Formats: sequence, C-alpha cells, structure tokens
Amino acid sequence: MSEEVFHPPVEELTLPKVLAALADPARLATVRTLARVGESACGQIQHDAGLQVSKSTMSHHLRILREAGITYSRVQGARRMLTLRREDLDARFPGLLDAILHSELAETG
Amino acid sequence: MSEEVFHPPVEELTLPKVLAALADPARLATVRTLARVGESACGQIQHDAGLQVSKSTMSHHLRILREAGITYSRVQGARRMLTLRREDLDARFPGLLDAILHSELAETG
DNA sequence: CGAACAGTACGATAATAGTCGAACTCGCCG
DNA sequence: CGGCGAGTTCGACTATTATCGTACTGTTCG
Repeated sequence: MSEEVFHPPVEELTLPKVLAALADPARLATVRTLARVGESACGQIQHDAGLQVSKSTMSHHLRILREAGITYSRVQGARRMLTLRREDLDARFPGLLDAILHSELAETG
Repeated sequence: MSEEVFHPPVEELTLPKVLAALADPARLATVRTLARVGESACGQIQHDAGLQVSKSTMSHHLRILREAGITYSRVQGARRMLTLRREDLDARFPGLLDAILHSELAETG
C-alpha cells in the first residue's frame, strides 16, 4: 500500500539474481553499510560507504539491489529510506547474507 | 607441482569474484553437481548437470569457476578431474558455500 | 599409425552491465 | 512563488560476458 516502488515478493527471489547483485564491490559496500547503520537514505549510504561514483550510478546500483530483493525502499518526503530485507533473504537463502557480511576481510582482494 | 593449470591461492580469493562466478545458472548447476558427485570430469559434469551448451562454452564456464578459486582441476590422462575447493572456500568465506548449496530450491525462480 | 575422444584456445558476435552527464520529478523551506 | 536538495530517468559510450564454431593439443585405443 505505502509502497511506491517495485519490490519483488520473497518467493520470487532467485539465487543467480541475488548473487549477481552482490557481485559488485560498490553494491557489496552498500550492503555492508546498510547492515551496519540500519535504515539510511541513498546519499547517506553513498557517503558512509565511501563510494565515489556519480548520483546516477549510485541510483543504478541501488536499483539493482532493490530489484534483486536485497533492499527495501520506502519513500519519506524527498528521500528514499533503505533497509536490508534480512528476514526475506534469510528465509529464502538461509545463511547467505550472514556469510557475506562476515566475510568483510575478503572483499577487496 | 603436479599442477598443470593456474589456481589462485586461497588468500587471493575475493568475494566479488566468487559471487560473480556463482551468479550464473550454468555455473551454479555445475557447482551443485560437483558437490553431489565429488570429483568428476568436464564432460561428465556437463551431462550430470544437464547443461545444453557447446563444449567451448562449458570450458569457458569451468575456467571462470577455476579462476575464481571455486574448483580445483587436476589432469588425469586426457581428462581434467574437477573438485570443489570446499576447504579453501570455507576458510575464506565461512558458510558461503553451504548457504548456496542449501538453497537448491531457489535457483531457477 | 590413425581415428576417436577430452578438452582448450581463438576469433567473432550479440547481449549485458557499469559509468557518466543532463534533464527531469517531487518535496521542502525561505 | 522560487530555489535547493534528493533521487530517478534517459541516452550514450565503453567494457565485460556469454555463446558459438572451428581449429588445435594431447590421450587413448584399435
């Protein structure tokens, strides 16, 4: 009801899509940041994650995450507040998100 | 010593590369098959996984998996015998491989 | 030896993905 | 109202990826 953008239902999340969404350093950093700070807005996430990309590129990455079912976005005024869809991800791919969040040391190579 | 092809050392495995390698249905099927049957040769894996691609495409996918550090390949006669690098993956990304292998129901969407 | 088999390497092609800047929408506030 | 800030959308460009067929290397076996 209060949803203003598309989010795939939990039963439609697919492993290839989720993995593809996470297989990008910028998006991985985004997910880690979101896990750390909880709910946050696009620009704030970009800042907190230290991502040096253009606004449109950031928007693109956030769309990939959202359409893969990794993040949830609610509109609050002029902002989009994002959260991780932890429960949905855990329900569909148990242990996956935790494994990724706990592999912090291995992200850059 | 007996290695005849390149394998990245465990400390050089990176999460984006591993996730990218797994973010493909054909390669995911390959990994699941390898987890199920243990050691197997390229052609046999392709058959067991039910992959309908050309030989060169299969070879390409197997190279991606090997270079991401997901599989180990040893030469035995005319064949390459492949195994999952379970221990290395578990050491570097604890829980990741298990999470992926246990998500069998969610692969196709 | 020579044919069949296992797999790789190469080159081409088509599709996908990442990046940006500019233009746009919407809400907020002075 | 008018401008600013937050994001999205769009079009262009580039780079990467998936796929294939063909040619190749090396192995096994009749």
